[in-house]
Amino acid sequence: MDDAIMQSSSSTCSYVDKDHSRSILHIDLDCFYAQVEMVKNPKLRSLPLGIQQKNIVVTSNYEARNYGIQKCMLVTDALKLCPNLKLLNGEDLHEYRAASNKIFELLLCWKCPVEKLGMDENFIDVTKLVLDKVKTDNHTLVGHLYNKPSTDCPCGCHSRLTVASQIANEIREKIYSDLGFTTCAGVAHNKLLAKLICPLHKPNNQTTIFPEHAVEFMSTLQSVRSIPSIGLKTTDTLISHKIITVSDLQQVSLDVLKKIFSSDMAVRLKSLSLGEDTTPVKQSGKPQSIGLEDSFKTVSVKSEVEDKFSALLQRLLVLVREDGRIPVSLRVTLRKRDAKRLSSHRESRQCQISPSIFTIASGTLTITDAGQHKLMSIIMRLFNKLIDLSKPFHLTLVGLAFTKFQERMTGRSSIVNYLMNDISVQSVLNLQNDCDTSATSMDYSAASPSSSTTTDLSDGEVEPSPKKPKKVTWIAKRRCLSKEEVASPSKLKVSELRLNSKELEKVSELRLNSRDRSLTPRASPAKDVLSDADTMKDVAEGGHCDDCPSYVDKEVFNSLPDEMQQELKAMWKNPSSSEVARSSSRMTNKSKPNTILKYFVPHK
DNA sequence: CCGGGCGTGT
DNA sequence: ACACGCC
Repeated sequence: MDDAIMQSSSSTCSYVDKDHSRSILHIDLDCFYAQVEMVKNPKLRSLPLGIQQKNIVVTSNYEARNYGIQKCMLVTDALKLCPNLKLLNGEDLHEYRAASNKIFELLLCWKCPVEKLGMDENFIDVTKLVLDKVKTDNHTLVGHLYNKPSTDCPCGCHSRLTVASQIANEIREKIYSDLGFTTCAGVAHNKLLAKLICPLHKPNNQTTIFPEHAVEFMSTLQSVRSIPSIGLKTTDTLISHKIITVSDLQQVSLDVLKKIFSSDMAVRLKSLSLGEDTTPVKQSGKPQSIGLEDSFKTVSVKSEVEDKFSALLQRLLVLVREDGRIPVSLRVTLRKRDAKRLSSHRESRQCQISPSIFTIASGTLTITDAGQHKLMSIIMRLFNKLIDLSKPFHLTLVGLAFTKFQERMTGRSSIVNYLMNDISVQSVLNLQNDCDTSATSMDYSAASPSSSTTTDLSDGEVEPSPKKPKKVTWIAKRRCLSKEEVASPSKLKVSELRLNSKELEKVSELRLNSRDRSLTPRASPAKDVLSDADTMKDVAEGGHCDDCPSYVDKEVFNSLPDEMQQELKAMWKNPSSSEVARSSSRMTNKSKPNTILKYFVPHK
């Protein structure tokens, strides 16, 4: 019976009002920073322990919590409550991040989508795993159940969530046996309930909730603020309309909410209040940005600002190096001291940076001293955009972040996508993606295929194409390789180079037309490019015309299939939002920045 | 003296 | 370029 219901294309249970088909776990590390320290040094386990950042105790172990020490308590207040509190500085996040990544990687072993939320929480969608096990396992729930079921839900969700609770337990035991961390887990049919039910039995335990208890459970939450995604502002707005508790929100009519919020927001709020949430568990991958910031009392002189940025940059480059991707965009953030606004009003400026600032040597991202100087000059130029140096200034925070990365794109649905992946597309667009024509290019030529390579394109698994795979000859000059590829050239996926014969024809045609033009990688025509004087000059010279960039052969462009034309246009118009920028379905659904094109326009 | 760091939506 | 939200 379960199967028949599950097979319905809408995946909605026929017998009940809502869809209970998924099984979602929320797994939360107990007092994460403190646990990392205690695993590292077990002697700390018996002591009240607090982790300090600046003047704040950001978390503490349960020993310390017995003294009433809370999250984000001031150090002075915490010491009043517990003079013997052992304090460790937790400002260096390296080890926490490493532990967090180990946990994430362990979760991937279950072959289910895992979404990381901060360093100490993960969602995992075990729906498929449950469907495999639900037939065979004896259905004994592990851990706590929020409320006993009155009648069995006809869609079978009770059995599934019971099996999910077994999987949650299995995962938690594995995290403990392999890494030594205790966790809490929430088991539910959606993310909202899994997260909210998770902390019901803390620490080191798990709780399951069945869909039929969702509304009642939600109504036990005191403030609307306790619903994830309802933050300070939304709470203020709701309270100003006398909607204070989740129960209030459940009872207020959708029409009333729509007068306060956008229609979408109103519907979402109402659903959340009833414990409904259809958002998927999105597979997490590499972060969208890597940044650091430093806050302080006051900085008012330029040289000090420079020192702050320089120090931040040094630390940031370590992180970027660990990440392995080449940054192509840099953002400078600062906070001005402001008597009026107590809290952080940040301002920021960002710009594209040339990937050639970085180099990849023997598989490792590196940067020369000259490159670092170049970055510092870019940083200070962005700083100048934010601060008028002829007037006094008082800063309380500076931050640096790399916000876009040049990445191997592995999308599968788009023709442009795989064109983008290999050198031939660079030719199609009269572009040459070699990261740098000068000193840094040799690392790639060593690892990339030789100038003429015959590649077998048989790959049934990557794309279920109705067409028979065929052999294709492609011409590679240079190709920018990801860290992994440089380390292991054999990993170069032929699947990314697929072209059918018709497409190949066009590519060849375009390549021929482009042959007589001398091409040099250059900064983008985008107005926010700011790299150095040379690239700035070229920015003015390059540029788009109405429909497509001037460096594209119009005639050939027009002869391309409509679909492809549309895609290319969309991409030129808005590189970060086009289909091209999307990664494969396995990874995050969110669009990923695609900036390669922006860097390479014809050299005059 | 409200930390530090990330993602999303407009 | 934000404002806003989460841990």
